[in-house]
Amino acid sequence: MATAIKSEVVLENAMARKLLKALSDPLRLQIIESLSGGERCVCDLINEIGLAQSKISFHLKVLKDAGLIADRQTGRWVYYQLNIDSLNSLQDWIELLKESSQQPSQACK
Amino acid sequence: MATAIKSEVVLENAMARKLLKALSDPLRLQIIESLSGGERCVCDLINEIGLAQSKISFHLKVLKDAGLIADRQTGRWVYYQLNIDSLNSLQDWIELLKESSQQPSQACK
DNA sequence: TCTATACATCAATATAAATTGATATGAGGA
DNA sequence: TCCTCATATCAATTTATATTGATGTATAGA
Repeated sequence: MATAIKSEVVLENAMARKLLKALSDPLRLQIIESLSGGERCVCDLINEIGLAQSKISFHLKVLKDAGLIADRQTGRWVYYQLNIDSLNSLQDWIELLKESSQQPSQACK
Repeated sequence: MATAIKSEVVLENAMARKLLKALSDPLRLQIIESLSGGERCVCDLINEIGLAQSKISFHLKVLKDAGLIADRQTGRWVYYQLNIDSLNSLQDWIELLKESSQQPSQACK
């Protein structure tokens, strides 16, 4: 039904908005790319990326709040990993865009 | 070969960076979503979104510079449409992330 | 050639987001 | 309990980005 589909699309968009915002920072992308090599603790990320701890921590929080990564604590260490579901959502959103953009163009007035 | 693959990945990342940055603004997303219904002239976008013309124009430029949309002038009107290739690139980038993130986690020290 | 329309651009300002350096929290080990 | 280490958080500042209102440019029609 039209309304159901519409509200689903709106939900997808809201999610895409959140994810894309979180992915819009170069340092956060570095973190994401680093985590794409597998789960890592914060200390490793700091060494790998070579930037201030508070900076990394700040951006990890942004990514976590957006649902792009998940954390897990073991003793003193906190491990982060990519949340594949969020990546799937983003792909789905792009797929929807592609599908609906095949419409014929409308002349302007 | 390893270096070849690596440099390809770096290129993909640079492109993803640009696209994601451009997609990080809610108004730009509205434009993208509107264009996903098919090609539109600026005047229609202005009516549809209901915001100042200079604002729309500014964001259209950002999207165009990122390669997400393409324009075409006909008389006094400028038509914009989604660039599907850029959407494909973004999907590919996400796909790569997903593939490489299946590695086992490494213990921290 | 004059006027209106569609769109782009610009300078000034406002808003939002990132960085910095310091401090806080909480887990383990001595 | 005290100390150290790993991480998070916070206030102040800096930097980046978006908005506003005005002006510029090009096209088309009278």
